[in-house]
Amino acid sequence: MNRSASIKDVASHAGVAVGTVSNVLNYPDRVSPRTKERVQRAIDELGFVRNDAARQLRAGQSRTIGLIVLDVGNPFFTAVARAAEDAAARQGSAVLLGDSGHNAGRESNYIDLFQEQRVQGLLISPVGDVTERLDQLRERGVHTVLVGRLADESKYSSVSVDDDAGGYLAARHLLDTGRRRLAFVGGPASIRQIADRLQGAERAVKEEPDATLEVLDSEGQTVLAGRSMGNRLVDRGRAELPDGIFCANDLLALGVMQSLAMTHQLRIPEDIALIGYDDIDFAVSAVVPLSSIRQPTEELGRTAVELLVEEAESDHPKHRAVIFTPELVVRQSTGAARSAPSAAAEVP
Amino acid sequence: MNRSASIKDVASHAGVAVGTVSNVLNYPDRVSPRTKERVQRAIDELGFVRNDAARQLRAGQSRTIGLIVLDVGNPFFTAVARAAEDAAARQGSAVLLGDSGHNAGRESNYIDLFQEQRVQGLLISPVGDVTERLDQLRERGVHTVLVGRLADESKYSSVSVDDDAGGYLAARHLLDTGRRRLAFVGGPASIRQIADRLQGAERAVKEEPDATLEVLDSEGQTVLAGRSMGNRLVDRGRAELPDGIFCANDLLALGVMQSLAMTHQLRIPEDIALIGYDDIDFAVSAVVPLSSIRQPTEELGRTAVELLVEEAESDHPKHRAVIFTPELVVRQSTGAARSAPSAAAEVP
DNA sequence: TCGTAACAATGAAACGATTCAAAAAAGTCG
DNA sequence: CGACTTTTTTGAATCGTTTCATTGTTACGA
Repeated sequence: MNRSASIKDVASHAGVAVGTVSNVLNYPDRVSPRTKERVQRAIDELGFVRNDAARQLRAGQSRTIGLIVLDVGNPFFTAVARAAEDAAARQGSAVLLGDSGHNAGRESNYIDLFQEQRVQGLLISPVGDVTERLDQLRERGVHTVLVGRLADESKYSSVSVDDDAGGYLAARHLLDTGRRRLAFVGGPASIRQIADRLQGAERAVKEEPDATLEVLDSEGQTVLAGRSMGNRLVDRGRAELPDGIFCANDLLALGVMQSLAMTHQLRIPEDIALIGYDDIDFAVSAVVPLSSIRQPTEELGRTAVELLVEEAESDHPKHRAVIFTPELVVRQSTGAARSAPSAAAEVP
Repeated sequence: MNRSASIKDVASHAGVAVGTVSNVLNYPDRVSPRTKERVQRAIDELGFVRNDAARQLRAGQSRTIGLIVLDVGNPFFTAVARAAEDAAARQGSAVLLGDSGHNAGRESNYIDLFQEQRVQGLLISPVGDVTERLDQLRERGVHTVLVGRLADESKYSSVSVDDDAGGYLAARHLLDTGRRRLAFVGGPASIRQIADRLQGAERAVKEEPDATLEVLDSEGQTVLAGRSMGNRLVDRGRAELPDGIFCANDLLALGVMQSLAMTHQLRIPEDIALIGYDDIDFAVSAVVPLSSIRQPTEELGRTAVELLVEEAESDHPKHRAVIFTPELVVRQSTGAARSAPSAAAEVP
C-alpha cells in the first residue's frame, strides 16, 4: 500500500458516491443502515484514515490549539499543559505543545509554525516582551490567551495566579502558628513574581503589631542558594534568628532545610518553621515534609482553553483576565502538629 | 481582516500569477529581482501566512514528526523531546508532542491523531504492548521508531539505553573505590529496566571473588520507599551493613541518604558509599552530592529522529536498533575525594 | 534583422475532504 | 394507482497550495 486510501477509493470500493462516505463519517443519521454498513466495511478493508489536511483546508481552521510554555521541564507548565490537553480534548481539539525554553527565537519559530497550522488559538507564557508579535497575531485574527501573566484586559485575555495573595497566605500561616520574627528568602526582587510574594508577606506582617519581617536576598532560587543562605543563618546567634522562614520557592526552602538539618542545632519546626512555594513533588518527601503554597495549575490550563474557545466563538471579542488564588498546603515543616494533630505528624 | 489572505490575494495585489507567488516562496532563484520585490511587498502588506494544510494536502505528507512519551513530567522524556525537536528543526520539521501518561487509551488517541495529520513518522515510548497498533501503522506506511525500548530488529528501528551496562558501571565504580559488601536497592524485579540494572551489577560483583551483593527489594522507586529502606538498614548492627549501596534510581538513593543523614550514625561516603541512577537535577544538590548514572538523553532523541528520516527516505526500509551506553557521574556520595581530590570535595 | 537560447511568468490541474442543491428512491394516503 | 412528502443519495464546486507544460520576454551572436 503505497499511497493511503482516500475517500474516493472508499466510495468506489463500496459502490457509492463520495458525498455518501463523507456523510457516514460526519452525519451517520443521514445514511441508511445498509449503506452505512457497506461503507464501513470498505473503510476497514482499505484501512482508510481521514486526511486532516484536506479537512482543515475545507474548514478553514484546524482542530488544534497551540500552547507555548517557557520550559516543559518545569512541573508547573507540564501540569498546565496536561490540563489544557484534557480541556481541549473534551471539546474535540488537540493541543500542539511548544517549548520556548526561555528563548525568544524558539518562541518566535513556534508562533510562525502555529500560524501556518491555522491553530484555533494560542496559549502562551511569553518570553520577555512579545506584545508586538501578539498584536500582529490579533490583527490576523488569531485569538491569544496569556498564561501565568496578567495582561492588559483591553487587548488580551489571561489566566494567572495571585502571587501577592500567595505571599500573604504563607506569612499569615506562619503568624497564625505563633511565629513573630519572620524572614523572607528570595531574590532578585526584579522578578515580578518574587516581588509580589514578598509584598503579600509584608501585608500580612503589618497586621500583627509585634511581628517583624526580615528580607534575605538570595542569589537565584536553587537548592544551593537556599543552602548557603541556611548556612549563614546557622552561624548567627540564636537570639538573632527568625522563628519562621518563608522561601520564594520550594527549592530554596529545601536548601535551607538541608543546612539546618545538617548542623542539627536547629530543629524544624520547633525552633524554626519553614514554608516554601509551588508545592513541587519533592516537598512531600523532604526530610521534614515541607509546607508550601500550591498554584492551581489544573484550573489555569482548563480555564485558558475555555477563555480561548469563548473568545473564538463570540464575534465581539471580550477579553477577560482570570486571576486564581493559590492554596496553602500545611505539612510538618510549619508544625502542623501544634495546631492540628494528625496522622501526618508521625515523625519517622 | 476576517479571512486571512491567500496566495491568490497576494498574486492579484502584486499583479502577478499565483504560480509566481509560489515560486517566490519556494524557488526564489527562478524569479526576477523586480517581481520578487513586488511580491514580497504584497505579502507584507496583506500579512500573508502560508496555509500549511493546503501545502501538505498537495505534498501528501506533513512536515511534522509525532512523538509520544510516557510522561512529560519525567525529565528523561523532556530531555529526549527537546533533543528530538532540535534534530527535527535542523531538517525543517517540527515535532508534535503527545503525553500518553502511561495510559493506553490516550496513547491510542494520539496515534489516531498523528495518523490523521499524516506525520512523517512516529517516535514512541509505548505503554505496554502496542505491537498490534504498530504493525497496523507499518502496513499503512507510517514509519516508527521505538524510544527507550529494544525492538525486534526485523520489524522496527529503536533507540535504547543499555541498562545492564549501567548497572555494571555503578557496581564496578563501587568496587573500584574499595567497597566489597554491596547492596542493590530496587524493585519490583518485574520491571525490565530494574532487572537489567541488577543483572549488570551482579556481573560486576562476580568479577571480584571477595565481593558480595545483597538484593533489597523496595516497594516502588520513590524517595519514601528509599527512606524506609534506609531506616531498615540503620537498625542493623554495624557489622551487617553493606559498605556500598547501588539504588535503581536517584529517588530511592535520595531517600536512603535522608534516613542515614537523619540518624547521623552513618556517614556518606565514609561508612557507606551511595550511587543512584538517572542523574536527576536533585542529585547535584543533595546534602551529599549524589553519584549517579546518566542516560544519554540528547543522543537518544537526536538518533531517533535520524533513524526515522533515514527509514523514510530509503525505499527498502532497513531497521536498526541503536543501543547507547550510559555514563558514570562521580560525585561526593561515592567518596570521589579518595581517589581523585578535586574542588567538588569541599564540604560546606 | 532574424533565429535561438536562456530566462520569467503564466494558469490549469491536482491533492482529499466537505457542502449543498438537486435528483432519486422510498413511504404515505386517499 | 397517482400525488405527495420524506428520506437517501448524488456529484460538482470549493478550500489554498504546488507543479509543470506552455507561453511570453529578453539577450546575443550571426
